[in-house]
Amino acid sequence: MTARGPGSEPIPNHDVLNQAAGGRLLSGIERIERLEEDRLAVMADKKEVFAELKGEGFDVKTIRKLLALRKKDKAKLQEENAILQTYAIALGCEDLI
Amino acid sequence: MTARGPGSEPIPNHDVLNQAAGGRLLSGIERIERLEEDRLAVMADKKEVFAELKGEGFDVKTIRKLLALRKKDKAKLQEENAILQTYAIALGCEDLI
Amino acid sequence: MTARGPGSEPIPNHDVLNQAAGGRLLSGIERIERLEEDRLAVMADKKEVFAELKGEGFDVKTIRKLLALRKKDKAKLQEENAILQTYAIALGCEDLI
Amino acid sequence: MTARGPGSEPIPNHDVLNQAAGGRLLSGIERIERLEEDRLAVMADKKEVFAELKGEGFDVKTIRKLLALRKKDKAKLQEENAILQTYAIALGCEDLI
DNA sequence: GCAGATGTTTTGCCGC
DNA sequence: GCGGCAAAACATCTGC
Repeated sequence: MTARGPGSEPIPNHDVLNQAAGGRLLSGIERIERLEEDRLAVMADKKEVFAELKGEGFDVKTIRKLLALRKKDKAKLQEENAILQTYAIALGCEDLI
Repeated sequence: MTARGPGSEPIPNHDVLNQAAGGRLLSGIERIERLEEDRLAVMADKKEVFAELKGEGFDVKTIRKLLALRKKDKAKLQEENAILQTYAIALGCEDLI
Repeated sequence: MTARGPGSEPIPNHDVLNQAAGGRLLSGIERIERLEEDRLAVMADKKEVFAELKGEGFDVKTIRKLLALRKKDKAKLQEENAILQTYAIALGCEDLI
Repeated sequence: MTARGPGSEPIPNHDVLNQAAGGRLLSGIERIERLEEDRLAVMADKKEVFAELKGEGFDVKTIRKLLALRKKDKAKLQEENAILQTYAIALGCEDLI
């Protein structure tokens, strides 16, 4: 396909991208890659904090559990515990909870 | 492969494997691959049981929790809960547990 | 817990499980636990094969790489066959495969 | 910190956390939670860019493939550079890089 | 609305 | 014992 000229559709088709669309795509991809870098940096920071805490003698696995608990909505938490207890009772192992 | 002749070491070296060693290696690899197939089959069975239970209205996530509880040594379980409670109290969110 | 009487829902609810549901749950959980034992047994066998090979002087890490390669090749073949089948179905000659 | 008396360990134990340790734990957890918020914000931004591109007619799945390819290429380049650096250090001319 | 796919997080394992 | 690595669980998203 060659130049699309005026009046051609602005929507990218499946054959080839006009120059504007190509530039737009590249721009988007690069933005996403920058954001991905940011995300990795934040994750590295998190990891560092975990490593510090571990170095001070804290148990990382337990900290993860606490974070999950704090994140979760309290109502949902209660609901989940209720189901767990129901099942445990039905199995006769409610002493595990 | 240059013939190694009598007196050559029976232990595989890093250059080339004699025919016997090569056959032995292939045999071991194929045995492992068969065992891996078995493992996948068992996992498929497990998945099916989970799917059945889900289809009958049970909550799969809760069932997984129960399985973990039943598997874990009771002493270890208590230890973990103790640590979790210790941390939660230190954070002032012991109501989450 | 006994029967819940006529009109009670057959679907497990969040309060309490009737006897049938409890038994069903227990049965499912025990089936899963048996399958898990099978899986562990298979993994133990695999481990044993690895140990044997290691004892014969092979490098386990390299063997793992080989296994990964063979698996990837097989996956690629299967994918190609899947594509072939897709085309065959699209052409209405899937009986040729 | 409430004094625990002479001989008490400075390392957090499993019974109770002293005030300093508790504060340290809380501080760490809150830092992690802030970082997690950052991470979610970045992911929301990424999602928005994807949504924009999709709104302009691009195929998101294809874009993801492109991103994966570019990432792989970059990883390969980095690996090559790492090898180069290894050799350079081995040759004692790492200052040339 | 959910089955299926993908990606992320967590867990368990192996070698050091 | 721990740090990296593979497997599994989990959450998320998409297409039917």
